[in-house]
Amino acid sequence: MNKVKIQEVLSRSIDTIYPSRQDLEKLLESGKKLRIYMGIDPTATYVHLGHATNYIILKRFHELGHKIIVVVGDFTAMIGDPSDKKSFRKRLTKKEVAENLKTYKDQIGKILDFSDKKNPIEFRFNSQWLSKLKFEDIINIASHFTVQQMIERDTFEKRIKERKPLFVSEFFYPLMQGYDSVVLDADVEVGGTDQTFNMLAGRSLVKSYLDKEKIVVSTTLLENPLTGEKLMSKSLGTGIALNEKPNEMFGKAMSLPDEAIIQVFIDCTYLSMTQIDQYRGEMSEGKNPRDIKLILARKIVSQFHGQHEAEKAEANFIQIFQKKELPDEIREFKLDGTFNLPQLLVEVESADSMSDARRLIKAGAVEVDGAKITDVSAKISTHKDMIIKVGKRRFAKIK
RNA sequence: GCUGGGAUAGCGAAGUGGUCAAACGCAUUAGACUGUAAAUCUAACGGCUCACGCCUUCGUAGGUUCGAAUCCUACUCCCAGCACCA
Repeated sequence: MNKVKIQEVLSRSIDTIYPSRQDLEKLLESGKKLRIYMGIDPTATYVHLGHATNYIILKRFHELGHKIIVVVGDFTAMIGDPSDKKSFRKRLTKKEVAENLKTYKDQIGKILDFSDKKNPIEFRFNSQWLSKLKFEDIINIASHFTVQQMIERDTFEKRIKERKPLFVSEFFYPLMQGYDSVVLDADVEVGGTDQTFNMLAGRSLVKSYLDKEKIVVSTTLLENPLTGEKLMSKSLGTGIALNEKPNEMFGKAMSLPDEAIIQVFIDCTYLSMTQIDQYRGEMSEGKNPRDIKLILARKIVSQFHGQHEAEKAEANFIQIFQKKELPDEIREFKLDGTFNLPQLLVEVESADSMSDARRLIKAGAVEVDGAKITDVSAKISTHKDMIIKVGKRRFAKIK
């Protein structure tokens, strides 16, 4: 029974397991209650679908009865990462961390079960132990690593080659994070492939301080299998946030590239691999990817908003984009009189500015009561229940 | 402390006296097509104007010039190398 579940966890979204998959398998099958943890950055309140992968893995471990610990990197956040030039090295206050954590929990709570009283998910703040270390402790920790090991890290190597600055303090990040593992007495750490170096540093420290093998599970980052581009990138503006409204979430899921459908199924849903493979088969046999993507979108929305909302969002999507009908809920504006069309678009918040409005009209994006208007100088007299449509997604109604 | 380099629209990045509201890429928006908010193609992408055009933007503040993102001065911030230190 558990064996099946164990295979399920190990079968997806995992890039590499150190030292080996067999070791983790053995440990999981031993029946021992493991201490499994993951670190998070409290400066970011935005959690997207790409992050969900790791939480789903944690959830699966949790369901197997293991102890799940989330380490909030508040100490790290207080110091600031010098490699991130954009970060102001602004110290987050306790209060700010607490606030961030709350929004964070709200989002993650859709995946991890924080209400489990028997085996509660624990939150720990690493400032608790890191700020208490004495200098000699730090030297002691540092003595487990050589400079050669440090500069082998690819991002460090790259910067040395490019003659970009590499701060000594950056060497301490893996040490600090690694020390977390020791304090937590961790058996397993989960994190994205970008965290591999830090996680492995923890592995060394655990071996030396606790004389045990901490297993490191590095998880795949969600990317477009065709282009290798990150699917969920805040800077590219392509992320789907976990607290997105149902309709938005559904639409954004539908705008995922077709090539990524299977990948997202694997990494972000609970669907069985058998089922996912079946979809993969259907698509390669020529089934319309859109229909599979509809299933995916519904799954995702229902994971975060429930079955009912998901169905509503799907109906809404089909209604608007397939049947090209009006949505059930349209923003209403109380307006009376005659307006220049661009002005009207601005009034109903369907255009950012007059210039923007004119552009949209010229592009043929504007419909009033179902009739396309391309004349920028058109005068429109409003009446009750007038429908103003801009593009495919912006609707407004006159009250 | 010294010496160089840099700061450009949401992001990245061209532009070194007029033809610059500023190339290009990403993101965004619209149109066509469709299988969809996919892909592809086309276009737009500071503001005001029906429009000719006008106004505000290239780190900040001044200046030179008929004319400045481009030249000069000061300032702020960032980066690199060197020196100092042992």
